[in-house]
Amino acid sequence: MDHRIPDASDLGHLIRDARKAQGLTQDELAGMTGTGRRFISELENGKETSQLGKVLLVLGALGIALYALSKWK
Amino acid sequence: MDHRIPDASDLGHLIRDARKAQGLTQDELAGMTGTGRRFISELENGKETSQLGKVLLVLGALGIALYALSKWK
DNA sequence: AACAAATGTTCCCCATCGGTAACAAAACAG
DNA sequence: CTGTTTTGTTACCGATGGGGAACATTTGTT
Repeated sequence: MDHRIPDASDLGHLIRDARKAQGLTQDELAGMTGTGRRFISELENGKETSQLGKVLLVLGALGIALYALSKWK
Repeated sequence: MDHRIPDASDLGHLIRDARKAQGLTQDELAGMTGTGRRFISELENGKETSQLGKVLLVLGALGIALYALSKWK
């Protein structure tokens, strides 16, 4: 299924749902992505200042692909 | 058109292309999003540590919608 | 080639990210 | 209800994001 991501909290919810659907704890996801449990917790709660690269790492680890829809290219 | 965004540099290229297609300078885009020209420059060049919220602001200003494609929900 | 505009890059510097660890509060299982 | 697991939150702290401004470099125009 695909979800529009207008802001950080939408992404957070999506990540939380995907993680739970795969039976992972925040700790495990943090370990898989070389981040910390705190980062995952804050990300899932919609923190605006999470760093892009780490966010993409987490998405990748969860098998979530990101798409940009633009009229320009 | 839609583009897969596997990492920060892909997003950077996409943003640059969209900005140019709309005839905007980095300075103008920075102004529209309340960021700085330096932020835009680094973002377009694929900086991994750009902050999520500001990135989403820039995408919004350019009329680019983000979608997450997951098998889990 | 010459001038202008746009972008890249550096410096100064304050604010804050995020790792680890510890504790509190929730959510669950039996 | 009780013990356990998971998650939220805080403190500590080294590292760095990013704003503004100045300068260097590239790109574009004529």
